[in-house]
Parts: sequence; structure tokens; C-alpha cells
Amino acid sequence: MAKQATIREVAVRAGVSPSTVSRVLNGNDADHMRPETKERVLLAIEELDYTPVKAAQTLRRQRTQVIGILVPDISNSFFSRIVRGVGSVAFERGFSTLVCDSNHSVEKESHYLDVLLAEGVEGIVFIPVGRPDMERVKRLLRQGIKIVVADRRVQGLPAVGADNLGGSRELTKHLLQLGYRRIAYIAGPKEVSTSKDRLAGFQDTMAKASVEPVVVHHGKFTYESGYEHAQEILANYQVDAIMAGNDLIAIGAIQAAEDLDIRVPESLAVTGFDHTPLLALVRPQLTTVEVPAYRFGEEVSRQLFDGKSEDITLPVKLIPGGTCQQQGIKEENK
Amino acid sequence: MAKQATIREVAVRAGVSPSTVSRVLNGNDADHMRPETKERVLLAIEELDYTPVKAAQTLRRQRTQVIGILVPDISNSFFSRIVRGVGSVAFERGFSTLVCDSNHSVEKESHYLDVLLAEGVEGIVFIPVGRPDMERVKRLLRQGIKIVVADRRVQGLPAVGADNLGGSRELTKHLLQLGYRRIAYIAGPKEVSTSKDRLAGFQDTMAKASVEPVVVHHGKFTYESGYEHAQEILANYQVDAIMAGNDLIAIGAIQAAEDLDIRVPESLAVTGFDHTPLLALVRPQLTTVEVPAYRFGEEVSRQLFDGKSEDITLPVKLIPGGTCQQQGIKEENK
DNA sequence: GTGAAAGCGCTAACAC
DNA sequence: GTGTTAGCGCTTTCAC
Repeated sequence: MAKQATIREVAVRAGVSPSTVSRVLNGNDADHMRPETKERVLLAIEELDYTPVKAAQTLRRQRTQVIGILVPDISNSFFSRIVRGVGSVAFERGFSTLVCDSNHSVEKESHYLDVLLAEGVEGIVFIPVGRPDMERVKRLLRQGIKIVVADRRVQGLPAVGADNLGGSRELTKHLLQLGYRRIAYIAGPKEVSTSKDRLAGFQDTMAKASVEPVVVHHGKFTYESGYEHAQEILANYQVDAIMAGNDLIAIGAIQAAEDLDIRVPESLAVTGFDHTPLLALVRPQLTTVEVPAYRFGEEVSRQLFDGKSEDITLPVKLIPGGTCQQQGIKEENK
Repeated sequence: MAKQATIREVAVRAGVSPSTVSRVLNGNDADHMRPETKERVLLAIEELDYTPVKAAQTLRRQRTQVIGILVPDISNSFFSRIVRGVGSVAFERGFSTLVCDSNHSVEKESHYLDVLLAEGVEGIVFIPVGRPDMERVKRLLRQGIKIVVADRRVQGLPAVGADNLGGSRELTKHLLQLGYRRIAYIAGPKEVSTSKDRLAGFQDTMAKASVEPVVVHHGKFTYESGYEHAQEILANYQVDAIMAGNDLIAIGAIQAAEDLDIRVPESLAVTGFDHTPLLALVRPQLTTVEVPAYRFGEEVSRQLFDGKSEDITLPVKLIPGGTCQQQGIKEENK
């Protein structure tokens, strides 16, 4: 493909040895070097359009200066914001990032773990699809590659996540304060820690208030899932609010309600989770909880670079919106 | 950092030479090889958890098997869908992808072009921010690195894009057929080919129908830009429709209208462009044009891999939504 | 202050 | 069928 100039050619052109060129490139003994020599080398580099070959540097230095990021779906803004956050920190530290998209498939995820190993990444930011291939994970750890999990939790790996529990509690309290009492919950996948935490926050807050949840469903973190489960709930139960495991489910639920001629928020409140940026542009704005995805990316890569292994929980923020409204306490229901 | 096993150690353990291990790895003379030898090698690989070091392979083979993708913002779903499309094709061909995010900055973009060169990518999928650094581009081309532009056009580079012109014409016709006559247009950045094409489609269709556009504004492809320009337009002109250069601008315009107590679609029609997936979940659905971002990614990487250099224009699809409605021809206006 | 030489881990041409 | 060898492009001791 390319007929790149090599360090040898630069050396010849500048009338020096390759080591001298290397010194200029890496600014090693830059001080005790005759300025004139340096000039000549720089000129030769310029003239030849020389760029060092990364693979050779990597091989020699035994460091790739690359970190890997493995996400379930790069086209999901939540994950891509994490990717951005990771990228910005990596960039500062002179690292490149290798982004892999597992497409919600555990097999692809395992495969990419192998790829990342082969690429010699020095660390991995990992957002697992579900229950990850611990064989592979352990193998990577054994080889000295650090792995930090973002957004979710995996047994034995440090994680950076949001305060899903606290956020969910706040959200539930918010609904209760507004007077809602007949609340159903549509959660995300059972095996994902994020779902579990959000659901737990709902359940313990309800228990503390001595209010019984009308019903709890488990689905996927998708619009379709939200639509279906909401339809079923609305057909079989009398509820005044549906809390959803994330924004997508919430939007699906709103649509389901609308299709059944149930008005939001007049006859039904709906809440989400994530504060998905695009959805924030739409009215009525979803009552939801903001999760700082970009900061996940920053924090998780700092963990990687600074060699820490703490679990970090970032605070979240309640975003009251137009999909809930003040209600009279309607105890006559039930 | 890792204490990876090398091909040498595998060879020793299997009681063969490194070349034999290499042969097994790359399936070269796999047929004329004693099955028993192969077995022993495979076993040794297994036992040692061996993975070849990519950097060494790259250096020796003189091929990185990596392609670069340079996008303005990975957290924008339009671009990340392109990234996904590229990734899927690259994956099929045994390539990795190196994703770089220029963050809408021409400087960062230039920098990343250097990075991609240094990484030795064999090709680049390029979505430029605006007017790209042609020095760098030419340098890459000189080194034999192929560059294909996606979504936009750059003088001298092959491009894969949407039929923005045709889509915009169709959309404009659609509005005219519904009876709208007093139409304003909020375009994207002047220097981006995508903006230009969409605007051109609007203008020539209007001209053909002998309808004068009320006013044309230029802004950015953002919600905020849409909001501001729409406010100004609605304050100063009497219009019955606003066509926007993309969906984000359109959403901004809808919000501006709402804040001025102008109802969409009853008193004002709004159209977008892109068919942003998340927005498609929201009602009333935006009248817009679907642009197949994922297919951009696929096509653009095929160009790269198959060594073609054609300009490709993918068809788009009108998505009629609830933000426009049938109108009586109101010629009494003016 | 600069050069010579070794070697990172791998593959491919050539032996045998 | 399998081993030997050279060398990809770079960095880094160690000389001088």
C-alpha cells in the first residue's frame, strides 16, 4: 500500500544515524544535542513526509498505547457518549482508542475480547451485554490487562456507574409526593445490574411509604418492549402511573397509552431514566433521571490510567417534566 | 505490560519450529501437514493462552488490516450508524476499525488524519467537518491510503451520499401538494454539501412551481439554531410552513412555534430531514426524509475494500408525518 | 553529542 | 512436512 519513508532514509538524508533521528522524534536527549543536527533531522523529516510506523514502535517499546472500548451498541447515544468521554481522556494521555460494538451479542462480545487482546490494548472499558464470558475476562486479567466496567456491574471487576438506586428512589418519592398511588413498573432485563438497582430503588421506596406496587414487568431496554408491556398493564390493571426502567421504555409506554386513548399526563403519569438528549427536545418533556454518560467515560478511563480499582458511583439528577402532574390524593381507588 | 507467550515458546512446547506454529496459525499449508503435528501445536497454543502479537504481524506483513473512520461526533446517532455500517463490513473482511471523533473541530480533524497515517490504516472513511485540510488529505493519498467520503462531498475524493437533492424536491412537492404556499427554509451550514443540496432541491422545486420562498436562513445543524432562526422567521414573516435542513433544526423550530403559541401542524407545518430514529418515536411524527446512514457505512467501506472510486448516491424515502396536514389552497394570503 | 548493533515477535522464502 | 534464516522499522543500551 503505502511507500512510507523509514527512519533510515530520514537518517541518510540528514546525514546522521537512525538513533539520532529517533532521539529527535522522542525528544530524549533533546537538550544535549547540537541544535544544528536537530535542525537537519527536522528538515529531512519534513521533506520526506516522514511518520514513524506505529507497529514498529509498539513492537520495540512493548507498549501499544491503545485502550479498548467494548460497547453493546455504538449507535445508542448513551453508549456513544461514554465512548466520547473515554476518548477525550485517552487522547490527553496520548492513547488511541479501539472501539468495538458487540451488537448486544454475547458471542460477538467474547470475540472482541479476543481481538482486543490480540491488538495488545493496555486496558479495556467494558460495557457488557449481560453475563460476560468470565473465561475470557480472567484470561485478559491474567495477561495483565486492566478492565473497568462502565454503567453496569460485573462480579470481580471495578465499575463506574450511576446512583441508580438513589435516583430511582428520588423519582419514586417524587411520584408519591405528587399524589400517585397506583404505580406499575416496567423494568429492563433481569440480569443487568442497572435494571436491578432501579427496580430496587422503586420497590424499597414504595415499601417505606407502605404503598403496594400495582405490578412489575420485566422487558428489554427498548421502545417496543415498553409499548407491549404498557399495553398489557393498561389493559389489565387500573394504574395512575407507569415508571419505566429507561427512557425508551417510557416512550413506548406513552405511545401505548395514547393508542388506548389514555392521556399523558392527565390520566396517566410516565417516568423514564437516562435523560436521553434527543428526547429532552420533545414536549411534553419526560420526567426522568439524568445519568452522566460522558462522565462515566472520563471516570472509567481515569481509573484505567491511574491504576485505581475503586467502584465509583456518580450522582444523578431528577429531571421533572410534563409527563407527571400534581394530583389530589385519590384514596378512593383500590 | 502483559507477559504474553510468544510463538517461540509455543514452538518449544509443541516440539516444533516457530514457522510450523505460524503455519498452523495462518492455515497456510494446513493440508500438507501432519495432523498430529497440528494437534500438538494447537494444544500448546491452548495451554499457553497464546495470542499472536498484532504489532509484530503488522510489521512483518506490512499490512495493518485496520481502516480508520473519522467523524465529527460519535454521539450523534446519524454518524454512529455510519460507524456501525462500516464496522460490520470491516469485520467481515477481517479488518479492525479505528474510530476518531473530530468533535466538529477542523484542527482535531487534521490531527486525527495524522494519527491515522501513523497507525498505518489501509483506508479511511471520512466525514469532514467542513472544508478539510487538503494538505493532509493529499499526503495520505500520496502514501497510497484510500479515502472515501461519507454523507458529504469533497472535491477530488469519491463519496457515498444520499440523494439529498431528490429527497428535498420530493419533500417540497409534498408540501406544495398539501396546499402550503408560504414556505420558509432554515438550512444547515453554507459550506457543507449536504446543506447545499437540500436547499437547492427546495429552491428549484419552488421555482418550477412558480412559488416564491418566503425567506431562507442559514444556520447550524442543531436544535438551538433551529429554535433561534424559527423565532426570527415567525416574528417577521407570515408563513404556513417551515422546512428545515435536518430533523434537529425542525424540532427547534417546532419548539419556537409552540413558545409563540403557534400550533403545529394546525397553523404551521414543519419538515425535517434524516429521519432520526429516536425522534421517530415521538408524536406527532415529523414529516421528514429517511437517509440510510447504516447503508452509507456499508457502501463506503465496500468502496474501500473493493478498490472502487465511484460516487454513489443512495435513494432516500419520504416519511410523511403529523407535522403537515392537508390545507385548502389559501391564495387569499400574500 | 552521535553511531553501531541488537532485538522486539512474527512470517515467508528457501532449504532439506 | 518441517526447520533455518533473514528482516519488517523502530528504540535503546553501550561505545567512542
